[in-house]
Amino acid sequence: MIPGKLYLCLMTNHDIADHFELLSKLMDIHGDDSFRAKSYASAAFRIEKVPEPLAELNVEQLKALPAIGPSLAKKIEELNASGKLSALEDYLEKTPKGVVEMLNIKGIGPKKIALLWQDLGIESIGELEYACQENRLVTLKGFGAKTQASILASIQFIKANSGFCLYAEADLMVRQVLQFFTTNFPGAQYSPAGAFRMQRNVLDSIDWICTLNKEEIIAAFAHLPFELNESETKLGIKLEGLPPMNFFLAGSTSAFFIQLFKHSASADFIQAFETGYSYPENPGSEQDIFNHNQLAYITPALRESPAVLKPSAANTLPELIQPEDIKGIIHSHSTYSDGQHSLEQMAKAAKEKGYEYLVISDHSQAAFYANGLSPERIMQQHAEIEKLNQQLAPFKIFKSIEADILNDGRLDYEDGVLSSFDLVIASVHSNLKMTEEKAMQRILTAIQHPATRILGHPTGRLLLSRAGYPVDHKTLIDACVAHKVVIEINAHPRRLDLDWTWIEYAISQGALLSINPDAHSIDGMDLVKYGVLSAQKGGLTKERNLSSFNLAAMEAFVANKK
DNA sequence: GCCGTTTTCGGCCCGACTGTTTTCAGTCG
Repeated sequence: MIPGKLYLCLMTNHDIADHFELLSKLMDIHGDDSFRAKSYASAAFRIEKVPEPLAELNVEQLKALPAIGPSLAKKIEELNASGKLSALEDYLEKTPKGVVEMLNIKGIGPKKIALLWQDLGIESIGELEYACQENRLVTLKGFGAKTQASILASIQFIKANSGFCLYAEADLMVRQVLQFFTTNFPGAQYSPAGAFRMQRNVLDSIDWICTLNKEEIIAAFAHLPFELNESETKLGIKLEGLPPMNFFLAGSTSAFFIQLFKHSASADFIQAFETGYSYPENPGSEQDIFNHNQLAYITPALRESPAVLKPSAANTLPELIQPEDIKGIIHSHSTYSDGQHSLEQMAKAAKEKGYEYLVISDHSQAAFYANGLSPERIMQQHAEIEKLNQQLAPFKIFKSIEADILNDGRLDYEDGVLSSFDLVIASVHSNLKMTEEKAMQRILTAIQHPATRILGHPTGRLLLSRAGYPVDHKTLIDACVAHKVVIEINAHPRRLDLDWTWIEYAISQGALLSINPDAHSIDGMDLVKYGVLSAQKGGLTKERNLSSFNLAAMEAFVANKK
């Protein structure tokens, strides 16, 4: 059995909230009491904000929470005890799977899905796509040509991304499997390979190389429902909700390292390598393959383009940034806006984790959905920061804000308010549907604002979920360099924005980047790891990363207004 | 289903934007 089993662990608050959110939407699809549905939705919203795990609370404590009454408290208990919610199961029972899946389509919600299902008899995303192509949606009340086109575009996005998972999702599974192998097969050799080992942002398979036999591998998954896909050299295991895991079976140690090498690079890279270099007889490590060819070791993250072979041969590869090079948490939220933990909790946790400073950057006033800060509440927060800074010294909290970039490119406060911050992060959060011209004009205006020090998540993309607004990366990066604006590498595994493929260009133009977790909770700070892994692919070094600055350097950066 | 009293049932419900309408419902962050 896998220690810390993936599918039978206690429900997190997020899981619980997801169940109620889905229940609420299904009730709306079925046209049932909308106020009851609303109460499930609002409970889901509240549950997300509760810092302590609901699994540890009893019924009385649950009922004391806002939006949680006797009925919801009981349902939460049921979820914690059984992992299931019978009310939800009932709805799922009477709703076609494809109708539930339609909830993933951007631009339509429960009400429109209900119409599609009931009036047009559409019960799957495939049928819906066909109906759009046949121009059949425009006859429905509330639908028009634009809605139909946007549904079609969203379906195409979903289809292009189906079968992929985020790196962080794979990471959880990989760690559990590794732990199982370490405990049970200490003499064997095994390693993740492929897209995972190359630290790609999204993966369509999780590949392994191992000297284990098939039975030993299957033992790791014995307690889980999985589909098996066998061939002579490969064992495929498919778990629900994850892309297939492929275990490539290496017969010997030397075969293991050559296979590991071949499966941890792009096809282009391997082709170039095999053209110009060769494999040693019996490599005892992957390093031996490089040594044999007088090459410096190339970490798998960099084995995308064959071009990396050149600096490897010349021994001029960059010294890549490492997780421990992150000295401070930049870009974080507290309960002042939509964070889970208070300012004090966030600061103490950051200090405890060994960071030298915390840049707290709650949402600005336009982000009312996220409880954005009015100028009065900003003053309140600043007073609290000053008090905490005395208590926690030499640890330091920097006063910041994630200021919305408004529709016309202005920032979300008057200059007087903006000047009260140590630094301002400017981000786009609303009106994401823009032409490139509009998006660029908006962002360039914000970059030019004298208060803007960091450009947050430059494209607004959500991996596997929505494309970013269209930007001209070169122009955007050039403008950031010209106006001394730091470009964020948002470390959230669903963002990883700026994309790593643009890091090399940004560095070549003299840009400063910053790996920021966008932490909405204490645990959220740990997401910097994913930002580092992605940034390594772009060749980022700690010298070019703002969040690697120590406190003194960060203070100098803040004092030195642009 | 929750909440808060007009104490036992009636009201609940962020607000901008979009695409559909011709005054508004649905969706989203």
